[in-house]
Amino acid sequence: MVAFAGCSIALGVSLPSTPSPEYLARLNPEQRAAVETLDGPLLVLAGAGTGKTRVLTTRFAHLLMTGRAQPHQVLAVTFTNKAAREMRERLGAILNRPVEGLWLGTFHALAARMLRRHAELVGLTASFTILDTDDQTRLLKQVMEAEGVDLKRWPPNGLMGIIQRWKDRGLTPDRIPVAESSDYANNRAEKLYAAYQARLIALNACDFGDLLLHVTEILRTNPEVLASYHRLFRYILVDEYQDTNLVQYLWLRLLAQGHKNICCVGDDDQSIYSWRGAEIENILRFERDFPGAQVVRLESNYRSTRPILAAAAGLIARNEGRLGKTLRPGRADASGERVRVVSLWDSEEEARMVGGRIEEARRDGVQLGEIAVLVRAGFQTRAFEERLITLAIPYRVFGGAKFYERAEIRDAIAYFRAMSQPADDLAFERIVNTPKRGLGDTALASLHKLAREQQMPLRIAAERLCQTDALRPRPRAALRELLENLTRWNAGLEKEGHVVIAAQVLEESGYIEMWKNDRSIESAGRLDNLKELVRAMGDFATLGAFLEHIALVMENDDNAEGQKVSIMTLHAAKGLEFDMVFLPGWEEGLFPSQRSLDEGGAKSLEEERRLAYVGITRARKHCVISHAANRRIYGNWVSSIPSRFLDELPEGEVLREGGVTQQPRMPSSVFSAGLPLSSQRRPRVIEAGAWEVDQRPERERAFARGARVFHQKFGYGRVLDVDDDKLEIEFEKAGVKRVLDRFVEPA
DNA sequence: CTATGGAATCTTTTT
DNA sequence: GATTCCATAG
Repeated sequence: MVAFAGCSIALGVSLPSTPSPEYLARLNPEQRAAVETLDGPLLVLAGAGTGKTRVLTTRFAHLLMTGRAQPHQVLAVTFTNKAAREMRERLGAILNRPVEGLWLGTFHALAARMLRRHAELVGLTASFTILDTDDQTRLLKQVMEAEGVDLKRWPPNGLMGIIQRWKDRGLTPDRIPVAESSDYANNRAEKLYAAYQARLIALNACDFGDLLLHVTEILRTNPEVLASYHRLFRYILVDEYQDTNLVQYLWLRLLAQGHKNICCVGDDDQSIYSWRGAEIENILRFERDFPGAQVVRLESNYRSTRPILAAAAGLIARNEGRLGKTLRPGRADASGERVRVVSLWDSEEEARMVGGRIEEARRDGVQLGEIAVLVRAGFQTRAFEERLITLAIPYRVFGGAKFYERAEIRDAIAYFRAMSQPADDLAFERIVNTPKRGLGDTALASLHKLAREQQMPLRIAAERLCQTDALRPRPRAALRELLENLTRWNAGLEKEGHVVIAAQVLEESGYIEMWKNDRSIESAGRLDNLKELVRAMGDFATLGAFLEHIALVMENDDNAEGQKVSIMTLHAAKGLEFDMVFLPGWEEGLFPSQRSLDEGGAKSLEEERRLAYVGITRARKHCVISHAANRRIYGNWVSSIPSRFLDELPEGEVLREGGVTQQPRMPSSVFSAGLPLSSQRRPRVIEAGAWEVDQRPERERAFARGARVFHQKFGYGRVLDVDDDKLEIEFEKAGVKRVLDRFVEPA
């Protein structure tokens, strides 16, 4: 079997018996129990800030150090790439060397890796393509059109949601229970699902949900494959177990049947992704699912002050369906100020309040990187952005448009996919007439017709079509040239390397030329993005590795340089922590969200409450919750009452400021409160109260062409053109953009 | 085929 | 209020 002692010698560390090694000595007793309970199923209930990641990584290291397993015999699953990376790094730090050959990654990345090994068992080849959401929707739309569904009445996104939820639950088209068949499109959902799946196989492609679905299907129908993984994985580690969906659970359970050494770490109180298919029941049911399971609770919180913990605990105690656990302050300095609840007249006053307090905190020496504004919904960020811009406070909004979602990047990738994957119709379709080659509706229609009749990929059909005279000479020549190029580029991959070919593709296809000729303001930025894309490809050994990366690791590679206030949604904030946290918009309808309540009732209310709990527990020292009586939503003013969650906070732990009946008041209190001169440089009429008619400030500061300006987000630039209050500016870093003049200041 | 305008939509989004 | 998609005209 395995050379137990050999492993630890190979790692260059002596066997830990007594005295216990340093990495264990740093743990508290409960953490230590979680690390040292190695045999059988184990659930670690890790409250917010109780050292979950440390436990997980130490446990992994401990398995290796004690010789219980070789690195490749441990399956370690996370939800995010970030979490996987962190675990890998910290593991390396404990072991004092980089670790290779691990089965450590996200559910999706690990499933993809397994699926590539057994792709043919579900009708795919090892080089299948992973589609992003955009491709998915387009494909589904095509399927629906082919089936004659009225897309007006039945939006594709609705069906996409239904299919995804089926996939989340491990339901292949033939497994949908009769009672489940949705009445979508006159009971055709099931049929459309089957057609969609068939198309995916024909394209040699997978959507995200398929990765887990296919692999689970393979494991459940191929005992010999399952057995091979049982032999391989002696131990299984799972992070964020409360967020697993049913198919992920099934996958884990199949794999754990072998050695039964499965350790799941999670917190039922932080389950906030039910709308994505996560089933909190998975964690609540753990002890029944895995007989003989042990449970360890981590309840010592090392992050937050006592009042913050007490406020969070009081709130979450209102939930019914929970395993129950109480966070204890673990810090020595566990006193601290009470949580503040601030009542305001409207959303703009709320933004001013937050901005003012951030300035105050900055003066008191708080680092901006230690401050966060956490909102329920994306549209709320705007008000804070605008406020921070006028106050000249650097900030960063998380979760904006992603690099790989931009049109030019997706086009470029489509070229690479079309080149290397002849069956990838979606990619081929995307680039066949981009840039314009004169292949219009008529040409594409005959192409589609042939492909459908002959059951062949578009690219092959195109080859055939070129040999006939079905097309007029001009489109035929254009199509032929494209096909020859694709073949030629692909042939050059081996010899030239993918980076050279990539540059060649973009140049020779005329794609670069297309943007050079584009006179819109973004074109310069797009060309830069393409350059960056080609550069980034150099970090990967092969084109395939690169494509896998962008499909599974859609990361925002924005540089986190400098101290900046973080603005993000509550969902995005899970797992993070800050000294000072603002939680604005606690109003009925917004938080808890009305839509969520409408859809999910009491269960959803509990999830919203967990979201509130997540928000409060992000704070280390200061937590400021606020609500406004009036709020601007999508252009119109809406009045609302304070969130019920505010009433649920334990009275003794909070400090309430301002009354709900508060009248609109002049901003003097905020404005003269000793703000730094920089923020007062340009007083704006809008300060006088936003419920009045919009009074645009007179053009006291019209920018002239050629003027040098500064923008909070884009940095320094030069004004190219002026159109009323809109400026066209060439930024040194960000390229040419159109911005409103109130967002820039003279440099 | 492209350009323009009107209408529809707007919670959260680890992969 | 702002963006994005689709239909219609040119």
